[in-house]
Amino acid sequence: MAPDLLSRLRARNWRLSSQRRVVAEVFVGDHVHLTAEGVHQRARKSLPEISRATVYNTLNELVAMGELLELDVIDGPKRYDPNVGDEHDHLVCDSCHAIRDVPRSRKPSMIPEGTRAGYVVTGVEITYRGLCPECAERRSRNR
Amino acid sequence: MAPDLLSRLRARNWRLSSQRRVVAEVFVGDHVHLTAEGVHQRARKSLPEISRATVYNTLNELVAMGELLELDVIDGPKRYDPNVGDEHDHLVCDSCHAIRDVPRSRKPSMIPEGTRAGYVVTGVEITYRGLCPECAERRSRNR
DNA sequence: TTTACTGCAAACCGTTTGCAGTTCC
DNA sequence: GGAACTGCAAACGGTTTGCAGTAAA
Repeated sequence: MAPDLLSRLRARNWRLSSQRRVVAEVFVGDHVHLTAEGVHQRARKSLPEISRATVYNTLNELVAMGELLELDVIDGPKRYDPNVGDEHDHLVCDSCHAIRDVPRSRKPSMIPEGTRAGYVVTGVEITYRGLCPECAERRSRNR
Repeated sequence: MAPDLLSRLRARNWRLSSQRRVVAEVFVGDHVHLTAEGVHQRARKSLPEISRATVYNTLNELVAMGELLELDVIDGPKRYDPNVGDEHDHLVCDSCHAIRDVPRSRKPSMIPEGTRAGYVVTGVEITYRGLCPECAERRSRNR
């Protein structure tokens, strides 16, 4: 198993302030998809004085370092995904906007040569849309 | 071939003001991916007094009617895609942010039953990331 | 004539920034 | 000691909204 976020950051000689540590800790061992605001709230529990600006700065750095993924799969604020280890896709509930990671089962089919328009393709993102069990259930009841 | 946007709107008895017509006309026969601001600029060429608010209102209605697709594949302002007829994916240049539609070659692979977490899956979005020919060329030159 | 759209400006939300002060190494 | 980080508050960009006026049907 890959070392956790904090050890990876230490290994990179990342200047480790209490604020940064607290932000990183929000993500350890957790596969949630928090907004910056959500991260701020959780971070405040351990460090009440941490400012919103610092949370944003830190999140942006972690993204730039490749330690967090920025998700823009639902509108509203961006979400941050700590699951950078294995390639995965996202399953989004159109009703309550819950997001789940789903492992990428097989290689996604490449674009046919002819329609590639000369682009060099380096990655693929796949988002499945639908209804989570709760919302699907609620819908069928209210019909 | 499917009737164009304007005829479809007429067929729906959409109350047709000059502003709305002008916004709709921006999209006819064109497969570009404009921002609201871009739509406003083009609309102004035919109707200089049209306001930003009206452009936003109109775009939102067209999206709600299913006559435009809202794209959030690059950060910054949303893009609007008039190509609602055929299922397609998007090819995005990571450098200049150009977007191209690509026809969906074959059915995307479904999520394996086991990892579906009880979701009812109703759609899939696929975004290919890479470099457009110009940016790829420029990069290899400046190396 | 009535209903619904438009324009303006102000408000809004999420995010970034400038700067003075503080902390880490 | 010095570079790098933090907090504040103000600014930002994109979008929405309330309301008085106007235009489509």
